Amino acid sequence: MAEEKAVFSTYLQEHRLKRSEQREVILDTFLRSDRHLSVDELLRLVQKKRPEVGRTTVYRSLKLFQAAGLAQELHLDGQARFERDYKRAHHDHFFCRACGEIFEFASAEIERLQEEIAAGLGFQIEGHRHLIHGLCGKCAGNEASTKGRPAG
Amino acid sequence: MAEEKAVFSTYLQEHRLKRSEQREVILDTFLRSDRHLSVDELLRLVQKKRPEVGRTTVYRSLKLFQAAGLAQELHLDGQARFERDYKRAHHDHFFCRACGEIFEFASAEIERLQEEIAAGLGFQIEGHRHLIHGLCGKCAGNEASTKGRPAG
DNA sequence: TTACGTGCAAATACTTTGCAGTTCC
DNA sequence: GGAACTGCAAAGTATTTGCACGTAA
Repeated sequence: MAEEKAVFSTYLQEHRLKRSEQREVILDTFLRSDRHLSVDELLRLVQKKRPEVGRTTVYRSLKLFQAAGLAQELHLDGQARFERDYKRAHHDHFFCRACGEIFEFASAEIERLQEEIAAGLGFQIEGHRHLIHGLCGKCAGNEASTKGRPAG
Repeated sequence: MAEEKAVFSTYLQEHRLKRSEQREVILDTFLRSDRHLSVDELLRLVQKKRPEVGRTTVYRSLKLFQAAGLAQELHLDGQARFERDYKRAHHDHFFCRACGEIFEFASAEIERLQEEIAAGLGFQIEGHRHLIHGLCGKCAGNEASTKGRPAG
């Protein structure tokens, strides 16, 4: 976390931008909560410490974090969500429609196949989003038992 | 196309819904244009034939087409886009950021790997969205030549 | 003839922008 | 001191909803 804060600090200096109490609280909150936060969720967490921080500032700060390579945006339920991105290996996401939980997965094989397909078509890949949705283990169990098929 | 119209007709009857001139024009336009249309694009095409059709009706009709299994929604550039879905094999999309063109691809291998990963985690897959973005062959060539490397 | 369909306008949800006042360098 | 930052409110975009009128069955 200290490293990420240093990266942000450097980013600000290099772009002649200024530090501010708000940016520090927002970054700290973002880094502490190791989750896939929506803007609203982040705002609420931030406001526990500094109720006067506005939603606008959270939006603007998240843009900066992305530009600095600290955050990455996901589009899940029509809403933007943000996750830490500094020195993190690429991964994709699994979204449980029942509990809303987001899980991460990675597959070198899938990445390789993608590259292969793209190459075959002459495409130049810049990135991708691979979202699987369905039920996580826990919720799949719950649904099954709800439907009269008791687990076990 | 006739088959899809029949499917829609049946869908309406089964749900005690009514046919209408608008629905017919919208469906016809949607089916004719074999592309990944945004609501606006579809609206514009429809209005060439029937200028009085409203955007709301297009939204509502697209919902129906989806429910009837005729259309599928994609989320690309923050906007919804719709493609034909009747008796079409599953596929994913490649989006060229330069020309905006959307290409389709499919890989049984990738699908299989997904299933494997999900099974390993106890997930139950209901669907997925796999979007690759970058430059298509044509645009990759153009960018290269723009950067002082004349296409040979 | 009645429940469904339509189009407008208003509402909603998420995000960005204009602006007047405040803070950092 | 001046450019950058902040938060509010207003505007912007994509989509949905309320409602009075129109229409298919």
